[in-house]
Amino acid sequence: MEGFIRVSPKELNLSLTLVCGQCFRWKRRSKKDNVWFGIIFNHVFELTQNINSLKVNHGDDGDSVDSSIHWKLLNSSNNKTGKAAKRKKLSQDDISNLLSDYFQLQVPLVDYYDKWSKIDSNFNSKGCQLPGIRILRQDPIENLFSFICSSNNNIPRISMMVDSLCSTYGQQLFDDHEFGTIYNFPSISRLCEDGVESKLRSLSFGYRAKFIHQAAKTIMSNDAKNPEKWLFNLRNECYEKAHSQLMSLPGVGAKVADCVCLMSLDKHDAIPVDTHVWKIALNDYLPHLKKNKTMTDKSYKEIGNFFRSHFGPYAGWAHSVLFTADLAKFKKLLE
DNA sequence: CCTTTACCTACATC
DNA sequence: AGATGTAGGTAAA
Repeated sequence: MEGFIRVSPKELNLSLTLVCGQCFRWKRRSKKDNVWFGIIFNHVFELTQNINSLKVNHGDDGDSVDSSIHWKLLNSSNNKTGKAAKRKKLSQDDISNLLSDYFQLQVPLVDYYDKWSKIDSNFNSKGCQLPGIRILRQDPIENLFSFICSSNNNIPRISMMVDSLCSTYGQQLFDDHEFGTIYNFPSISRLCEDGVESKLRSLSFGYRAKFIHQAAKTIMSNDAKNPEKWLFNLRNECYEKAHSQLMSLPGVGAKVADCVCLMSLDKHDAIPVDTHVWKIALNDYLPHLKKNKTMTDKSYKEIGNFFRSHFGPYAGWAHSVLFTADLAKFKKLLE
């Protein structure tokens, strides 16, 4: 099954959104084209944003045929058991809604870019060159465990680790001619199994192996009947509650908790302060923090509060544009 | 409250 | 070549 979703490249730049470090399992088909291969919950997709729509400035021509993203659903996701097997087959509208939800298309990004550019010349210069960066609404389970892997780590290695989590403990979804067998993200219950830590250590997860296993067991202890539900339910709690609950998990500090709040729990003003954001804050916004030798709990909170008061309720989205501009692979583009 | 240190590994750099 | 530093941090002292 395939179809289109109508969205202008300024509202959603697919490539920038998928490679800016918020997710780790989207892959490009080849370097030439602009076809992306990835998984949204249990659905395997190919997504293509028309190259012309990125190169040509259509102005206010919102009806251009180029202003769309082509999607192709590669698996029928009917290999389930029990209730799920009886679920009605997905229609084109269902897929449109799924993608709309994943890309949070209800958020008027261009309006926000305009607003942020007006109040902040630093954002203005970077935002012009990095349009269409959206925060995805990810699966909280995958989001959480991916970012437990992210500590003191680099993006290529994090991607490898997430892939190996899926192929070791996930369920088979699809056989791809290029990427081979594709698995979904493991359930909490599988990550609780005996031997997970040593298995992950043998897969070169290092000290994160223990965090993953322990975090899964802690989540399981919160609600053994439906461990995933506990995490999803944080979407209904306020930011402070969700953040503190996440921080009760081993391997989850303030930064990882903010990543999960922002990227899968609908907390649009959560600000993950990592080394990049720390540097940005010192250089461009809060120079008095330069007196600190390292980031403290207090300065962490000060930076988050500053971004929230400066950019407003979608501060986390603004922050991700500035963060992306600071990533090494985008620096060249901005010089 | 702030600072330091150990923790795993792959890869870049000197 | 082998040491050193770094990559989206966390927890413990």
